[in-house]
Amino acid sequence: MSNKNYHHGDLKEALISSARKILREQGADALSLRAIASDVGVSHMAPYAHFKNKKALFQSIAAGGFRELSDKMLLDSQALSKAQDLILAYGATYVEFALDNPQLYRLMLGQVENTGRRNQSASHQEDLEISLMNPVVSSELELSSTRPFRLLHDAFAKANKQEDAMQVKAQAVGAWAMVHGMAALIIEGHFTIPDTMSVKAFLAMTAVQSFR
Amino acid sequence: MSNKNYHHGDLKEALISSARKILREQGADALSLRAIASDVGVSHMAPYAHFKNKKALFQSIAAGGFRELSDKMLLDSQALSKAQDLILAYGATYVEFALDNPQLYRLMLGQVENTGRRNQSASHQEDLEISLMNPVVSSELELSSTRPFRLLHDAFAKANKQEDAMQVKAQAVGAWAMVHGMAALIIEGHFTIPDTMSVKAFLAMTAVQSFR
DNA sequence: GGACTCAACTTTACACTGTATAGTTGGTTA
DNA sequence: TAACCAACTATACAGTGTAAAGTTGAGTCC
Repeated sequence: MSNKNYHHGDLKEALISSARKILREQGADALSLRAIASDVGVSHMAPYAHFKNKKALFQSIAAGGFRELSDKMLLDSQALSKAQDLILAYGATYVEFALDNPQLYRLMLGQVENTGRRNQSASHQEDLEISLMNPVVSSELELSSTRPFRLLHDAFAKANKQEDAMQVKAQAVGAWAMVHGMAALIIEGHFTIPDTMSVKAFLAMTAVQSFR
Repeated sequence: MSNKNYHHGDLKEALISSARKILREQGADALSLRAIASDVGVSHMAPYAHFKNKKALFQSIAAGGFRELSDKMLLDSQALSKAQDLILAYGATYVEFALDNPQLYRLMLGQVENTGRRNQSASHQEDLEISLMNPVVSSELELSSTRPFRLLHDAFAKANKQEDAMQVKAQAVGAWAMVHGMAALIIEGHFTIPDTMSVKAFLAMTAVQSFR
């Protein structure tokens, strides 16, 4: 196993890791396929042995990000038992992760393709289901990108057992929209959290019953 | 005023209009400076007479988008007097605009630069203000991009007059995060609104009291 | 051990991007 | 008429993603 010559050994992971380094240190504009390859020390065509194209590499990066995020959500809430505490902890961890890795988070959310407005997959008219994800997406990303939502969903299911599935799903979707919107607006520079306030406190303050 | 020869007449507006057409019909990937110039019928360097660079053009497009969005929010809520109705109508119009112009909306939100996590401008420790926008941005975009928020803010101020300014601001920020998150997650393909449900109904259903 | 295979790489080439620099045009003003 | 100058064009260049073809070297079969 010559780790230094023609065959790299674990180029795939090296590329992803290098990409995240560049993303963190130089931003998304500097994240070119050639820059990544050069950073790893291979030719600019080497990545194509492991990824179909640039988008495929980026989707792998995104998938890793979603896995990390949901792992962190689980970890930060280990000690909590009450469903309400769980929900708020999940939300805070979600926003903190996004703010700690703004470039990565922006990339993550941009990799699931689909600008269709309506639910076209389920065609029968009576369907009131909120459908998650579109089916036309790499399954690795599909699987991992729904994990944060599923955690929120389970917490809401635990919080109110009497309500029907649709209601629970609606609450989880609302919570996801809330934390994503918060993270995205801060990352994009539209407002900031006061220095003296924790993300959790800010979330608890702003996320009260916005609409009726 | 020769409108066909060397001098175009109103190239600046023509470029923005053409850019929006390309954005709508071919998506963000096809939106290059050269494609825009070619579509208008000028050389690929002509835009530089009216915009400092690509980013400046995109910021103008974004500013126009925010103006349109807030105009539509005002228009759609003209007949409403109750503050609660106003808030929900604003929210629905916001999401509908984003879903009707997904590529434009994505571009709009990506033009305000700043990935700083914390409020660095206001440095005294006691400041609990939620600061909007960072000062390092083209003033045209800065002005127009805060208009939708200001409408929401005024509606919340009207809704509960007794509460302090901080509380009102927090509610408005929460509402903005909610509608942006909703719009963004749908545009990025993470879930869909059921065919049979209006945006307003979906918003009312999902946006109830997510965190406490 | 020598020939074969094949995934993992490199080399070369191409169309396309944003933008710097320099030149051209033609309406406005002195 | 001459000079000016904002608005354009022409040319050039470095950087991008990726297609196509060639090279390497570890593993497999006789």
